[in-house]
Amino acid sequence: MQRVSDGKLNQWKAEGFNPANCPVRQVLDHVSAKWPVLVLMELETGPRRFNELLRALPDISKRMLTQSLRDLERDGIVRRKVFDTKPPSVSYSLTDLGEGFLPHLLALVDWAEGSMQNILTARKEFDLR
Amino acid sequence: MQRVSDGKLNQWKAEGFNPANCPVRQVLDHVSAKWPVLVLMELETGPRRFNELLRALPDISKRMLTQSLRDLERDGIVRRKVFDTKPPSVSYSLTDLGEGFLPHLLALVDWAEGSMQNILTARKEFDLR
DNA sequence: GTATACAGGTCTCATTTAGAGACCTTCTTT
DNA sequence: AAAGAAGGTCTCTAAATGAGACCTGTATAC
Repeated sequence: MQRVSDGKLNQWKAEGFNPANCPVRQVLDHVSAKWPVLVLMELETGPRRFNELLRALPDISKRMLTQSLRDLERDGIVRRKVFDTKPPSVSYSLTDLGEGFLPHLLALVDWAEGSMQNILTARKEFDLR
Repeated sequence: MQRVSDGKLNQWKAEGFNPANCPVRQVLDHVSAKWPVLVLMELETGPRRFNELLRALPDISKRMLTQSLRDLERDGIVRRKVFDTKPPSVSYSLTDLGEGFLPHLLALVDWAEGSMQNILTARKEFDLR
């Protein structure tokens, strides 16, 4: 039996879990950081080439795009496919795992969008104190 | 009328939106970064004092805890309450806004937990290539 | 009374990470 | 022959993070 109101963190701890090297944290870091979020949202509607992503995300650098894509690829969330056109072109798309994740991400984004007014109000109050 | 399969990012762009200074992004940065996630998970089960949080999150520094709490407070997600005991003690808890957010966060964490096996497998494959 | 402890921070400095942008390679078009 | 495109990598600088010393005010211990 398990108490229901313990909170996830406490459950983990009860199982001898150490937040310091938590694998879930690593995944969330990859998936919820600034750039990966935007990359995933762009891939929502279908495969994209490297330079398409660059153009779609105007303020990302090649370096960070490469790194975000590599992390997502390594975690099995994004698939990288090379076509030997000349010059070779590369296509990135969501895997099944990635497709399964997207709804959660979009739910978060929707929440943020819907709460924006409250948040902006809260910030104003906080700042003039 | 709005096409449904456009993707959120494209919808935003159609509305003249510029990802560069997107307010949603800022909120997500505060809410989904490494430490804030853990702070929020700890607050899931009720108010906590500053030093309680420090002890609960063994590898966080005071500096980062303070900063995470300030950001969350400023965004109206966490409430800070000072009691004038001596020495004064400070209690942090979720606001209604924060309570509304938590389910989404936990959904993400559950997904990560449930997908961990797939992810670890994907990583292994990636690494030996 | 002096010394030590605790609450909740801030400040400084060393280390990591991110960002800007030059450069690379292979083929194609002009 | 020169320039351009694709998909990156490399270098250098700037910003964020982490470790930990220090601060302020009361309380308790010696």
